[in-house]
Amino acid sequence: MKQQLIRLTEQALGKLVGLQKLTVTELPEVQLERTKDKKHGDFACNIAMVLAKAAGMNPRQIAELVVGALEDNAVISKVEIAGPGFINFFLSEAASRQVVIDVLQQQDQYGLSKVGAGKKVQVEFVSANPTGPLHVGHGRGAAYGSVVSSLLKAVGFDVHREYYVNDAGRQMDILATSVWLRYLEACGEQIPFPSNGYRGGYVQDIAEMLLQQQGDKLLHAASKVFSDIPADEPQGGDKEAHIDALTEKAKTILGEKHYRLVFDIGLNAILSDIRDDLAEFGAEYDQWFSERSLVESGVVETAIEQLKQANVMYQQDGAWWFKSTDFGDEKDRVVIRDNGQPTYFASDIAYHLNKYQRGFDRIIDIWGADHHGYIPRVRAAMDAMQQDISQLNVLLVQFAVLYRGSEKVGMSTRSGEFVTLRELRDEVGKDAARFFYVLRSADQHMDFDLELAKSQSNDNPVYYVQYAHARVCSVFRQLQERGGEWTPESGQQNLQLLTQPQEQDLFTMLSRYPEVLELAALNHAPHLLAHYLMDLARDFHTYYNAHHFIVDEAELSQARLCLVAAVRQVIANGLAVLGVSAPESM
RNA sequence: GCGCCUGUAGCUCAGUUGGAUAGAGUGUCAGUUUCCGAAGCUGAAGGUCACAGGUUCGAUUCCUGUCAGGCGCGCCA
Repeated sequence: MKQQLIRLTEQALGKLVGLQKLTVTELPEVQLERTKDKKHGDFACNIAMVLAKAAGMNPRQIAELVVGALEDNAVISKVEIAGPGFINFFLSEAASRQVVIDVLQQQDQYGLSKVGAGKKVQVEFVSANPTGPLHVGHGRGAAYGSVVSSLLKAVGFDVHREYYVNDAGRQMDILATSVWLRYLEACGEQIPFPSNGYRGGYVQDIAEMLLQQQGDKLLHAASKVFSDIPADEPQGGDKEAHIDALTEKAKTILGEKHYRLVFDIGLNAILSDIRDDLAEFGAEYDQWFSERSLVESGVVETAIEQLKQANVMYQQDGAWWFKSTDFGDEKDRVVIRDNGQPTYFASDIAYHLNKYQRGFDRIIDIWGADHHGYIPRVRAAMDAMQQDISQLNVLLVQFAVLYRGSEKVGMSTRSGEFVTLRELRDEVGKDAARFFYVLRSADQHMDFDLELAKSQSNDNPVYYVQYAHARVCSVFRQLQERGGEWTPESGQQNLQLLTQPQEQDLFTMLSRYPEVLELAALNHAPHLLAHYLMDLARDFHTYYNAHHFIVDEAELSQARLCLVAAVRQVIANGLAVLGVSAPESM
């Protein structure tokens, strides 16, 4: 509909330029927007004001010309010039009620578009280290990432969702060490548990599992393990040096094969927990990409070699540095440490290069806001390797600050004091949690009150939307109980009977859905869809309270049933994109 | 100190990429059910859009500065 009006306006402008009634060198893009106020019609166009300067005429004059040049058509019933020079379009009744027929015909396809057709886009999200269960902070990224993916899919993109598994690197070594130490404890050894180790109870569970599987095969005396280990922080030492030394000791005492055994049992236990957690939360993935596979297949090495050949690497203090300052970063970055170990950055360079090589038109990384300082160096590396960095899009999700009532809740994976995503789901349910997360724009700090989210109160807007859907279902159940029947064909032939203001409002609201979907997708802004659904639900509830749908006049009744069926369809479509269920009763 | 994000109703947040009289939920107050689900609906009150300049037909939106909050600034990930 919107596109149709834009085309009409463009035609009118073209005609005016052709007749030299309007003298401009270049025509700007015609912008049409929904009006806030019904008095201003359905759509407003500001083209006259935009052109005023270039054409050397006053806006209202231009508007007059444009309106005069509009071709006859069936969709516009009235055009007005208002304010400083707005052109206000009023849709014809036939055009505005057409949406009901469209929705009922297209069903779950209604609203989908093809703006992204033929383009491959990769979306990477969550990618939390498999060193512990997901917490509520990851939940926001999971909800956001999965909905952004669905939105892009809905507007035609070929979407590939991916989780980058950090199964290599120091943090994983620390996890493996923590598991082993807990295992030794379970075998009866007295262990001063390192302050920088992973202290969560799940580590003990994994250690227990290890003990059951392997017996005391991996048992070594604590005195042997802790000999020649530098002091931990509480004893006045350095906690990092302490844990690193313990890791080294674990590797030497256990040997590569047994160390890997400990490492893998931890990795697999936690990773499968994360997979289940995300699947139950409705965050689906097409691929789980292993960092270790990059390292072991030599891809990381190749990427670094490529940087060296591009002459953007240098050696200093025994380490290899990437000259990221040449590409806009604040300082140069270490890629290979003086001990020969590649940094996290090294595998990330390889991973991103790999993304490009897989031929995606757009690459979307969804990261927590605390990683924002990391963006310039990744872009720099891709730039240095002559990749098109405009294809790389990093979206930041701001932190959710947790509250319990009015009390702030601290979060740290290491200390083990955190609220897990699973706990949240158990208490609020998937639907409420997802909707709650996605209600705010991602770049907005979010106060997440656990008490509020956990309470099954009406404060949670998801119920409001779901209730609208259930209510329509209830109407059709009621119809059946009364022995009535819905005949869509007859209803669609009588839509002209829907003249109530609430009915007109719903026409407008329903026809906005495709626009909202596209806007939300292209702006990576799921909250626009969530807010739209609340607005649609509100308009429906208002209608419901003002009029009965099952009435004696058969034609009117059928027409109204068509309208509310269309409302139900659009709510279901929108909720499906958000990954929230649309219950038939609640 | 530098960089990124943010500042809108008592609280939590929207604001259609610069448009017309700045909106919703919640909370407060007042109404509403012989009638398809009251998890609903109707109305009232509530604002110096942090502050000061600038850009133009027009600024909550863009630019500059100030103030306030969050995050980042490792050979951690």
